[in-house]
Amino acid sequence: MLRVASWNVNSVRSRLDSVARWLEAASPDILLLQETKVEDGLFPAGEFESRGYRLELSGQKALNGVAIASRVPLYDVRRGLASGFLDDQKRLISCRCAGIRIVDAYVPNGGDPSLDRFLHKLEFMEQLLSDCLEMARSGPVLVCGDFNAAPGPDDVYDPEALDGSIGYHPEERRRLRSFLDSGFVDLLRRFVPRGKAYSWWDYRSGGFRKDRGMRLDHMLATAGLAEACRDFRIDREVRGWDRPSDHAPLVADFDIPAQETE
DNA sequence: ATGACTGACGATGTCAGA
Repeated sequence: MLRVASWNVNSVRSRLDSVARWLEAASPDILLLQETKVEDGLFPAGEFESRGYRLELSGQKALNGVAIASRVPLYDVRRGLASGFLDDQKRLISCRCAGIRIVDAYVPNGGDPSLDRFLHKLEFMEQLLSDCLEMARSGPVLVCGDFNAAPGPDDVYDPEALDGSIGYHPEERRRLRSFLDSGFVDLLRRFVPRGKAYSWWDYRSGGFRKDRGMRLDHMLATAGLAEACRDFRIDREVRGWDRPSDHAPLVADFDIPAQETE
């Protein structure tokens, strides 16, 4: 069994107690982090290494930053998009593990859909898909992370009111759907085909208390790998802990050996 | 409601997040 988790922690240093507590409770083999907000030299590595996790980092000061913590061997770590697009923003890291290519992505928020930043978001999503399809030519791929986009009406608290706003704009939904049209399976919807499901709740206005959320975080797997997925959950109770991230962790269990045999 | 809350930077405010 291989357990893979993904979590936008909104600053790994600010969230260190929660991350340590959650790691011990959930016990993932691999944890993909987004928005670590710290340069590599200042990453709190000891908290992970003391629990048996090795780290692969791609961080920067104050913004963005992704990391992979793993207690199983990783191979062939890559950083950034193949084209180098937005390379000054640390948003993408991937590795091979247990015979799978695992991708950890932090898609740009994009700001208001009227801004240039929004076009960069769409471009990032397109290039992410094309890189993932290239990876899928040589084996199973699991794309995880904060896509900053909700795919459908069951993935936001008020689809009519939010339509066209950041995270639920038709152009974002179209690019998210292109992953599914290309053969990637949305693991949450494999287990829960219908019904409201969220992974993010706004800090403001009691978003979590009122359960006004959006499903912005995803795990997308190539077909054979999705078939091997035995369980998937969004750990939403973590959003109710003290000083939480605004995102909850995702956890997927795969019926494949954690050690690569080749 | 161009609102709210949180974090980083590095300063007593501004930017970004989504």
